[in-house]
Amino acid sequence: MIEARYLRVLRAVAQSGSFSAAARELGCTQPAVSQQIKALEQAVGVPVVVRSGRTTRLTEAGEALHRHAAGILAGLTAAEEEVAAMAGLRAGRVRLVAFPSGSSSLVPHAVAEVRAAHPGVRVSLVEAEPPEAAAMLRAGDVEIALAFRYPSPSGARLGPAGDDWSDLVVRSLLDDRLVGLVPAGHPLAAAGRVGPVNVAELADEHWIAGCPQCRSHLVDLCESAGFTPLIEFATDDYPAVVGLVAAGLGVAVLPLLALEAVRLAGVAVLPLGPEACREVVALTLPDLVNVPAVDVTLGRLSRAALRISALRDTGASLGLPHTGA
Amino acid sequence: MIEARYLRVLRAVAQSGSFSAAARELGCTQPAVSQQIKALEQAVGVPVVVRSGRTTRLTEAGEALHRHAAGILAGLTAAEEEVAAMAGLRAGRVRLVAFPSGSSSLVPHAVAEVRAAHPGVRVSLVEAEPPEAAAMLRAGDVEIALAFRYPSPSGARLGPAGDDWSDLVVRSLLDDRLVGLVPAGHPLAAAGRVGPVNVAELADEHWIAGCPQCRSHLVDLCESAGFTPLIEFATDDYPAVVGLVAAGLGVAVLPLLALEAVRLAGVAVLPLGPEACREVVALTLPDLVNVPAVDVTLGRLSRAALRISALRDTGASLGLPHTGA
DNA sequence: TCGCATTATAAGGATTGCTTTGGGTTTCAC
DNA sequence: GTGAAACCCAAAGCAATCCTTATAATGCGA
Repeated sequence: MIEARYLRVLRAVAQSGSFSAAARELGCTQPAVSQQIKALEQAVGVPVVVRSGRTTRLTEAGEALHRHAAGILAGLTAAEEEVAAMAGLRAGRVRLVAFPSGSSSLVPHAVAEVRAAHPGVRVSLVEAEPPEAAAMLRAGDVEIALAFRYPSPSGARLGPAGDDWSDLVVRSLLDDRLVGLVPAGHPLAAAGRVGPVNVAELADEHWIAGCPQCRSHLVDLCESAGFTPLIEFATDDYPAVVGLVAAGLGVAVLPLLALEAVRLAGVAVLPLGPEACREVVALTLPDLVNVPAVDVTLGRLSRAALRISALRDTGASLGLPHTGA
Repeated sequence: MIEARYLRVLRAVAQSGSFSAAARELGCTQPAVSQQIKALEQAVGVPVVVRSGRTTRLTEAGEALHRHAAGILAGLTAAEEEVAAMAGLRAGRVRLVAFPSGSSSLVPHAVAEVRAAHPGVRVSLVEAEPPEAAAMLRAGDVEIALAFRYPSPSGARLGPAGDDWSDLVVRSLLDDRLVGLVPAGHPLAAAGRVGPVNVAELADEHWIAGCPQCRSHLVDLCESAGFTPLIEFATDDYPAVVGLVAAGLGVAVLPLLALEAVRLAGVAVLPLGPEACREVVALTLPDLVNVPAVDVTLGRLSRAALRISALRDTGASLGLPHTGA
């Protein structure tokens, strides 16, 4: 079996015209070159060099190998270069899948930073709800999945709806507080009110729910508060939720992240207790954390999440009180 | 440094979809595949495979390497195949240089046999006198040189005219007897004469000499017999020598091999003593005897020489008595 | 939940590769 | 012709690599 090493040595010998010069060119000793040539000759079964006096030339077989070696070694260096570009973040591809409200705030900042720092790295994005996102990750369709999970009643933090993330790398990005949404002028939105609102105070309202996980968590939340919500609408289109609430058709509980890109007209935002939150995480496969492009993207996602958390903690976002988590 | 071995393993993994299957395909054990992949990943600095559950896929870097591997491995197998063809005598090139009288009888038989037995082997031929032929061999212009040498007075058998063949492989092909050439009707060509003629009997004749080496040897031969030949013509064109002798312009001493392709009209051939001979040899470089095409050509040259010797020993050639060497 | 399949890890053994050392040969210069 | 330099080979020692076997851990399907 011809090894690439043999061809490198052969090329050096052909170029330099002697074993010693080839050894200097390759940065090794002359016996090493001699042995490599001998190994190559044993591998192919015919002599490749012919020595006459002090001069060293290639045999016909050696010339044939040398001719092929040019393309083979060029292909090898091209392959090395291409992969080295990925290792050096001069190239690479990162495919993201994110839940819809994550794409509007968290992802854009992170992607923009990655693209600015490493223009050769291409980041693509599709949207999917957490269960499907994890499936895409496991299927190899994406490298990073942005998902979220609500704290389960038992306290264990698995993925949503029975999805087990124990085979994934789970990187916690931020705790996304939930807020209540009521029509402007609603009694609970009175000016003098301070402190979080208890969900039980909305027990008699009509409800507008979001995506399936959110709806499921809403039910859990309300039942913990002692009632079952009367859900009349369900849509994962957050501007639509805001519109429905503003129209007085019901109340809603939405994560803050979902509201960042929505114009809040005709609604009042009610702070809820600290137990009303969801955890936003980035998921990836264990092997992929060693891929530089994936690693740097995860890092930028963390930074973007920290930025959002910091904004909230200083009250700059939506004028809400500190979460105090 | 990426080795070809890594790419073979990577390709097997990509094709089979698992390490174990790749190991079976490659004829080795699964840990070997695992280690090779790890070595490859360490060489390029990026993961090349990503394992999710039971399935194994390639990363972007792995795909890039796999893409390059196709061409690289194809080039390697093409190189192996081309050299294997030379090793298997399905291809190859042998360049011969021969002295003129060797080309007319010895070489054609041998070349024809080589071509018949191994149609893929190309044998080419140029003509040159021994000193130049050896120089061409050392310069790498030919693989085999056909030359001859006369026994030196001291008994050492070096190359002609001070040329040292100790760095070459000298393969003795045949002992080429020398014969005297006199005009038809010359007294020494009388019918009753038996046994070899002594050169001294031609001391008073005018001489026609051949190539420089032959001329030099002729002088040695005559001086050993006690006289200095009066050389009036010198040409390495053997038909011309015969013509000059037939015209009565002198006598000559020529090797038998040189006469095989010459029509002997108007001349008489005189047998000389056994000391009047030259050795026809095939020369090559030590490294080249391991080249199959060169080796088989040398073998056929030996066989052709044996055939010529056998013809002479049975008296089938020129009607001369046995050499009894 | 059990059983089969796959992978990772560790250790042993063998092979390979590289270097150093020494010797023979060729070539060039004085 | 002789000395010096360059080149190559051969052998020995050492280190690294590779492959194997054996074992443990994990994942998947019945």
